Amino acid sequence: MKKRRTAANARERRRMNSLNDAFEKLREVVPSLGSDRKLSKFETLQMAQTYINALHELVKHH
DNA sequence: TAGGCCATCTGGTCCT
DNA sequence: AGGACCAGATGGCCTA
Repeated sequence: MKKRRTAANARERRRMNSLNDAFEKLREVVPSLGSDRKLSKFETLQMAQTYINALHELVKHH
């Protein structure tokens, strides 16, 4: 049934939208040093990881 | 015009 | 059964 597929597509679209919202929030808290353009999804994850590591180091030696 | 990034559709598979 | 999650395919848009 095509109706079911269409509904499933809509759900998937909403699911992806919420995932992108999460990426957006992550971009807000992770410092994008310099770079004027917004980080790609991949870059965002990478930055988050290095940022967390940096903060961890900071706390560790204190 | 090629490469990167992305949104969407789709058909499996897993979970409730 | 039906929804959530996932990964592959495809096409659009933008920039070097």
